[in-house]
Amino acid sequence: MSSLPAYKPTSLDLISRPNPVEPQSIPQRHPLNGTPQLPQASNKELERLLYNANGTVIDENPDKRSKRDDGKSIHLPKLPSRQTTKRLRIPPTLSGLHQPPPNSGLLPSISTEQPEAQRKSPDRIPDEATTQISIVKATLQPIAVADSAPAVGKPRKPKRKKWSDEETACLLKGVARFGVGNWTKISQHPEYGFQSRSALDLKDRFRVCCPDDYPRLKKKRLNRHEPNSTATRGTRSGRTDRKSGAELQDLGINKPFAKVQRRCRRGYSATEDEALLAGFNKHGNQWAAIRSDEDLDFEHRTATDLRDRMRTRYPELYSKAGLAPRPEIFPKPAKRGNDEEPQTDDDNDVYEATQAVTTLAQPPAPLPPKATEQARPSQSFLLPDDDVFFGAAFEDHDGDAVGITLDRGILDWPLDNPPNKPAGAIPESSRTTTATDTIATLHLPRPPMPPYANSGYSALPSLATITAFNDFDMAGQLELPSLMLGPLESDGRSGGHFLGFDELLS
DNA sequence: GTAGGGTTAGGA
DNA sequence: TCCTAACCCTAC
Repeated sequence: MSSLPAYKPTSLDLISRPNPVEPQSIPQRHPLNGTPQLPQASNKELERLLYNANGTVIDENPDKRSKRDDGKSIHLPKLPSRQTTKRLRIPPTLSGLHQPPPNSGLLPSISTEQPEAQRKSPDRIPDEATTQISIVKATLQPIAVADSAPAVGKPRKPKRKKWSDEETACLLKGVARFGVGNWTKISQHPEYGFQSRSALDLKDRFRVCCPDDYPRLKKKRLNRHEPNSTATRGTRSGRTDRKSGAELQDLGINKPFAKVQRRCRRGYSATEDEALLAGFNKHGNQWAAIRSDEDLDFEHRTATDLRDRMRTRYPELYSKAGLAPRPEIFPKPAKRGNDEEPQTDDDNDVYEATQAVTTLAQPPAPLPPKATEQARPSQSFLLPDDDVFFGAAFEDHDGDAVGITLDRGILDWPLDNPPNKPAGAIPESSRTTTATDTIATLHLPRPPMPPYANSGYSALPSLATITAFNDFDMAGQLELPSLMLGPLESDGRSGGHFLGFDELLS
């Protein structure tokens, strides 16, 4: 008998061998982190994972403060809201990485943007067959997906949707019923069916239709120095969507619209700002003390008003006192129309303060005595240890997923950048992977590194880390199908094995 | 009473 | 239609 060299099983063999304990009908677990593999799960099945036995949605973010649940209300799906979405969404960034095209140098960068057709009608759940097809397409044809995707780099703007007469009628009825200013309530009321209109949209539309019922709107001031200013141009071609009294009566609206109880908006004067600064220096974050300080004359403001003003006008001071800035300015949304538009002084204040608190490299400045005792630690300074935040950067201002562009150079990176770090500089746990910074070839924000991992800066993230992210939104993301090497079996399970990063790079 | 963050007003 | 700041609600 010929003596062949003894075959030494590799780690990949161990990963891909049949499990002697669990029958194959049981979904296989991820070899690295135990995440259940659901290659054939349809959207409906994945949806069920998000629901408990009572059919209620499992809270995705249990740590976030939620409104009081009195048990009497029904939780309806939240309607589109421009400013409030905070849910982490992990993009299928690495989909298709295992298939470097032979002519990759000629092809455009790989994009993970979903085809336009798939992104439309988000509320429509495709059937199982469609889902399967989508999964297979996403797995097998990543380049085709990239080709059909819109140009990346520019923020996607939702298309304008003209208000129909029916929508306007529903809006007016809603305002007549709930009052001017109850935009969220109206927009979420099932009777009116505002599927694709936010509360902001409703408000804007009402301002157009019934300007007389929006008395807070000030008359535009004429700018005498600019003859072409909008204030002097008049309305475009006389077009108006203004609703007359007769039209309102036709809708059954016979009385003036009620107003929501809300204080009048009142801007802050320079004097008030000075007093606020003085009060902040004196009392720290004791807003009630600032308000009741007779020298400062803040009788017409509430303590929260003062906190809000300090938070928006002097964010740097606010954060230096150990107080967390508002999260929605992280990162600062790009200016509409021109990302590089010069900023005003006020903008710079906010932006610089934002930069200051997001630099994360410096500890908070010394706090005022009272603030030191009272203030909670700033959330921003906790971010480095919270690597889940990595996901937030994949959302644009609308809370929509933003495509991540993979530079085609990622495929050449290992060749161009041989490992040159001494082995001693690489943590033991990272030596099984090539010590290259492939992630640096992605246009991704780098996830914060824990302080003890400074030498691991060049190490690749583990599969466990990536698939752990995937657990957040299993219904919307694929379970890294591209990291499976080998054909899909008839039942949808992969017959191959998981592709390691070393294989990926080689 | 304060913090966190959602909602709305008003200007652009 | 978008953006920002004032206003507001609610958990702690």
